[in-house]
Amino acid sequence: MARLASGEAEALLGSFREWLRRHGQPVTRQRDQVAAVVLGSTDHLSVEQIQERLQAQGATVGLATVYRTLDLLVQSGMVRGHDFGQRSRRYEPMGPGSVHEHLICTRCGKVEEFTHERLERMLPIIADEYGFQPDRHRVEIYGVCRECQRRVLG
Amino acid sequence: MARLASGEAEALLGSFREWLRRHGQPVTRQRDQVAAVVLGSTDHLSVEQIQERLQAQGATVGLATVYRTLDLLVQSGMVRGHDFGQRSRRYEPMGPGSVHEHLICTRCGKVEEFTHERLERMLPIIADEYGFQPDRHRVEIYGVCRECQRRVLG
DNA sequence: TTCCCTGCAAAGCATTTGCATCAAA
DNA sequence: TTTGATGCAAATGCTTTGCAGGGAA
Repeated sequence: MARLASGEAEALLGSFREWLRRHGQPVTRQRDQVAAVVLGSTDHLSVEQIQERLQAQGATVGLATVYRTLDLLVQSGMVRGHDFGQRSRRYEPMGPGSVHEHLICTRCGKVEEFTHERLERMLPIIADEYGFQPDRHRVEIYGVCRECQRRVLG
Repeated sequence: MARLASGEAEALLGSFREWLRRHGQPVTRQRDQVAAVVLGSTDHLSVEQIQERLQAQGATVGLATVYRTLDLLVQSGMVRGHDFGQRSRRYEPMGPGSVHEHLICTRCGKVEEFTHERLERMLPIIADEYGFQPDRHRVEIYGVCRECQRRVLG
């Protein structure tokens, strides 16, 4: 249950509130609570996990509202959604400069992050070569994590 | 509705039959028909499209069997499944040496392929650096394709 | 009052599963 | 003949939607 430096999470939450106002959207208690959970975590949360964390802190937010708020967070560019081939979608905060990609263990489902500057530079260039105006990308490497490799050998 | 060189599609179909036999799986009419459609296309087909093409050629295959056969095709390594964030999963044949990645247009949904040797070399190396035993990967660039860029300007 | 966000329940949809039947080996 | 693949329909599970109720301006 990793967390961002609390200052950073606060800043992201502030940006989301600002984004809502700029788009004529009310800042409600529920939106604030959902955003706080997602923006304050460094995990890749499922909607189920988000609900659990909300309940754990005594917040009551309907499932539909969680989905609707996640849409807003994704639209605002502050949250990224992923489909790692598991049952449900995962969400993670995308603070400024938090560009990264993922390593997914096909044994235990663990998701690890990595950054690679050269890779990030290459992809937009490749898109250009094909006349594509790149917006975002996704790099996922599937395999067996260190721990699961040991488990098999052991 | 692009197609592989017919000889290549035939060869892939033959390999699938062989794979089935080697795994003690019967080669049925339905499996053959589904495999022929998927292995004979260069598009990224949805299950719906696969059904349509089967019907167009007078083949009757139940929906459940299409899904079950796709599982086998994926297990055999001859077909790759994708989730491009559209309603349903897409499937494409993976003949030997057909390593490639995807450019997805967020306006019109078009999926284009690209290959990049250096990129393919990099990813397993990155995985190694993190102790991951890489198996496969997925690189997707989302953006606006050439045609949709024109459409907006026009 | 007016607007529209929220929450509940119902609906949607792609995918999976149970089971009787039928075809492959 | 035996086995298990197939097809239909029902079930599943995540996500979305309809709509009445409620809070804010």
